[in-house]
Amino acid sequence: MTAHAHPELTKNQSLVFGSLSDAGGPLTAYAILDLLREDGFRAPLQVYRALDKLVEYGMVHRLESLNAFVACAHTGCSAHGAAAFAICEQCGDVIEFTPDEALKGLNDWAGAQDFTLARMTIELRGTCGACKSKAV
Amino acid sequence: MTAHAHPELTKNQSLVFGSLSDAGGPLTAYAILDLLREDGFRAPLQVYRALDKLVEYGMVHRLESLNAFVACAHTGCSAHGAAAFAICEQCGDVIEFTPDEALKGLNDWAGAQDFTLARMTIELRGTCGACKSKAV
DNA sequence: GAGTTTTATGTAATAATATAACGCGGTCTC
DNA sequence: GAGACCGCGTTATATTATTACATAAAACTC
Ligand SMILES: [Zn+2]
Ligand SMILES: [Zn+2]
Ligand SMILES: [Zn+2]
Ligand SMILES: [Zn+2]
Repeated sequence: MTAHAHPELTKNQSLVFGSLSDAGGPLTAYAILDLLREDGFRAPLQVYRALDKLVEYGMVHRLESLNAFVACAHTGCSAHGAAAFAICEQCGDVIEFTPDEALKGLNDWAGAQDFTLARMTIELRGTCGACKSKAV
Repeated sequence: MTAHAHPELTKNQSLVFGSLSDAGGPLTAYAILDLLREDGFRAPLQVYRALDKLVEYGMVHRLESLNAFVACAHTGCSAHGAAAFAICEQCGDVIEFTPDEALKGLNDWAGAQDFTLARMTIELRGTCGACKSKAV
């Protein structure tokens, strides 16, 4: 049993998670809504409610700097305490990683300040290696 | 001359920066607009355009997880390469700091991945020491 | 200094993102 | 079966941000 164990997904949660997994990258809530209209979705709230739960379960991450959501890159999910994301501004690719050294530094700072951490957002913006290669 | 030298502020930029400085904490663009209506502001774009410049000059930071803006805590500004923010979810206070160890870790990761960094977002959410003391 | 480009501005309209409020139906407990 | 809880559907609304177009001020060129 892990820290992020979660119950079976409901129908809507499965559909939303499926959209994100299939996309293989970030989607906005409204993009998900459009993808799921043929499955009966009609209103943003159906997407947001499912996303809330999926984020709670650790299966989906919210990218604050994009106002978008992405399926967790770790197969079983719940494998990591906190995740960081590198977002390529050329191709839109998102790489999820666990920045151990950074997390240690930030946790140390919080401890020294008597700041109790609930969650962290770490997002890098720039250009990925593949896009730099392609550039003339 | 620093990396973030900037020209004299225009009237609108000064008003927006003044609002943020006086507030001593984060404000949304629309909150700034309401504060500046008596100074003649009528439309969101007047705020957003000023904020764009102030962020470019390094005098204001955008808090992605709040969709809000805050005046840089460093008197002269431009003193830091990248900033991190600890946001207390109880009192709303924001503490800006420079997480050297975390920055080193993230820069190292980017170097190893051949990812060219343009900017970073580091935001901690939780409860500050003062609020924990107050709690019964 | 006239002509040109750049930058800042004003205003209206709209787009994109997110939540509030209400009611309904299922499931679980007692 | 009453009560609590959860997920769901729907409508309406709130919040955040940008597009489009016109005007004005400043900076730069010759
Ligand atoms: Zn993850
Ligand atoms: Zn790329
Ligand atoms: Zn700063
Ligand atoms: Zn606090």
